[in-house]
Amino acid sequence: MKGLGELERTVMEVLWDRDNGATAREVGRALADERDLAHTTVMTVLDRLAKKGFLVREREGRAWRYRPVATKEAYVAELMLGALNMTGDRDAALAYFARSVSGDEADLLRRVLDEVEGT
Amino acid sequence: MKGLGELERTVMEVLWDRDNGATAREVGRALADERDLAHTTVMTVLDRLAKKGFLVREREGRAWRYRPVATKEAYVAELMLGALNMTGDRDAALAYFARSVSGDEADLLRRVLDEVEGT
DNA sequence: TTCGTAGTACTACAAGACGTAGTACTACAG
DNA sequence: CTGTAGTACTACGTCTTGTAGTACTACGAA
Repeated sequence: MKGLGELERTVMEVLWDRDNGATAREVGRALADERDLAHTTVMTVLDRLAKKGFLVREREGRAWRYRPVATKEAYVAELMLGALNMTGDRDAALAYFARSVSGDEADLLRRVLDEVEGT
Repeated sequence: MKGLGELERTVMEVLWDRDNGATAREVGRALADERDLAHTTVMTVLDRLAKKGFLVREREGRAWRYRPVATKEAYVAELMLGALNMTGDRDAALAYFARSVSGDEADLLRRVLDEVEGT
């Protein structure tokens, strides 16, 4: 999918950090330390994120509660797959990537790959 | 790094497909079939790409010859790593990613990872 | 020497994405 | 009735990207 802007990502982080999504107000509160945003700004971002399909919202009293459609991991993985799809030669890129990760991460990859071997 | 635009990527593809880079004219020729671009448009894109660090250029007569700084695989891999860096929990994302690739690609990954095991 | 041609540098502009926010209106609690 | 919280809608500036024009230079051919 598409990459998000700075603020958009920041907002997504807040949502990903919670189990039950959040309302605009809650997101605003959560960001109050780092950024001084107007309430409407938060709402706008939330709204755009929902329109882009990253969030779903459901009524909660008069307010909307937004929650991520996908987990952060899924999102990141999808970005990675997107990059991979950009090339004609997925294998070459994948091989290059595999050689680029740290040793620990290579270990992790091996473990996970072994885990799903039979799938 | 940063993601490229549609045309920018198209131009990069042309460059990546050649061993010796290309001049603006050559890129224009190569794209003539698919796109009808003014020569200056090609030049502008090439220039921007160079300023962004994706290309280096060297004189060739009065013209410039542009060539990619990195291979396509390296670029794609870097995009993937960029996505990965975006998250606090690289491992989780990586694991998710590993589970997302096709079986064949998982095989490829295992092979490559084994290859570099002792590194 | 003077053109035509290829090439350059510089400038420009429109569209879309994002960050940012104001305004006007509604619903509910005292 | 009047805060207060919340919504929908609109707006604007900036940056990026696609696209290209203009003006100027260098060089080969007539």
